[in-house]
Amino acid sequence: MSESKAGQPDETAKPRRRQARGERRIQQLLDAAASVFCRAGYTSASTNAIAREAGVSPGTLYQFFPNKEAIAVELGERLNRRMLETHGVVFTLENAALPLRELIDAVLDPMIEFNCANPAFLTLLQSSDAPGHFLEEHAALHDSIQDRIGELIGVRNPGLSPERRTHTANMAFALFKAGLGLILGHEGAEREAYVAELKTALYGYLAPVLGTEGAPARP
Amino acid sequence: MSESKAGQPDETAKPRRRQARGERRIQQLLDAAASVFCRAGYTSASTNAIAREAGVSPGTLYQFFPNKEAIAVELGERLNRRMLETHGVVFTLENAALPLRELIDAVLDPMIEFNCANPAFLTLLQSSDAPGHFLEEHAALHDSIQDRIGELIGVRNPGLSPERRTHTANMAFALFKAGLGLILGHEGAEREAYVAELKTALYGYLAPVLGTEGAPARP
DNA sequence: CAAGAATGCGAGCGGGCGCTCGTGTTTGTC
DNA sequence: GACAAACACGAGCGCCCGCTCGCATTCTTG
Repeated sequence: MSESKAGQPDETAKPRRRQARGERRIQQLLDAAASVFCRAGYTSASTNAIAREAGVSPGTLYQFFPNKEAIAVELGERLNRRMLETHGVVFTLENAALPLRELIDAVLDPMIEFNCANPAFLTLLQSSDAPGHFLEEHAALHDSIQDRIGELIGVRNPGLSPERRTHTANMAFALFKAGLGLILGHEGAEREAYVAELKTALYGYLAPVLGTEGAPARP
Repeated sequence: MSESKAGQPDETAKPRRRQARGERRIQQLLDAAASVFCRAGYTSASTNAIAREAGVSPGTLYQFFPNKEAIAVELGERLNRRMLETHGVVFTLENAALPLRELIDAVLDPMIEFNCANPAFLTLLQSSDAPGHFLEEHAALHDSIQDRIGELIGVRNPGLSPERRTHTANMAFALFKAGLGLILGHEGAEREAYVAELKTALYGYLAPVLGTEGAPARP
């Protein structure tokens, strides 16, 4: 059943065989899109500007994406996937047993690093202006992260009611995004200072709910 | 030697005499703008839509505002002024002497109430996409609030270095905006829950810096 | 090689945007 | 009432947007 040739995800009827050149173009276009979205926001970013930044013509852009929205969706999905692939391990359950301060370090440091390297991610997460359909994909992306946080909270404090857990996860994520905005808005020592402030804030918020100690598991 | 006629490039000259009807129209237009900005964000909001929502023609809108940007600026200024007039008292120094929990209640409750009644304010505060000039006015609005917070923090803990104070004020304000977004995104009991979560978060963040007690002098 | 698919181009389309302008109506002042 | 200023209208201008299309070029395959 499995094709011995290149993996063929037989989804809908889409007999489009991409060449290596095409994949490269897609990556160029997404990189350019990240840059332009970051600079102007989703609505103000123009597809012509994205194509220009990628060094291709508008027509070429539309060879690979059906419309502007699809660019943002694909960019968001790729960034999300890459973040989980690279740093998804921080959400594993063993981390839940760490003392709270170490848990926050373990989760935040990779996330902050990733977002500093990919500032477009936060831009997409915060883009409130958007055509309706993008908002749905956007919400899905949002929830996929929120679920990870809620899961971690649930393991850490199983006694929490589902509502409280949702509220806590939502608020923690919102606080994180807020701090991330400050962090990305500064550089060098200032940035480090805001990283420390954000950790302090999250510690202060989560300590009463999750406890400061780690799980009784001993090495 | 006053000018008899002929308005020249005199900056301070304001030869426009508004009638009561005009002031009413301006208010209608700003109300409509608040609604549209809130629904679509600054960039996606169209001046034609604002005029339509206000029940006037596009030409009438431009009788009172030179361009779209001026609408947002004026709206922001009016909201900011109104907030300070109505609730500015919460930043007075006597409040700084309250126990931290009461201080947070005293500051946050009126702010939350105001922002629930005027959700456009947060929209403007968060509007990242915008033409350059608007961003300057926007930053001024931002700073005017931030200064108030920094002042309060400074009175509460005079020993704080100016840098720390700035960082703390910035972070506290960012956390507040983040929580406010969640609050405005929910209603009824959910909203109340997020209000409580936000207060918890701010308390947890500020307690180590400002102390939980009311007495300002503390070894 | 030939042939077809994938890729690439860029002028230009339809449309909605911010905004204008000629004209008509209401209001304040004498 | 006479007159000017303020107010109101709405068709429409110029611009730029997202996006298309016809055609040229490059790759893959046999």
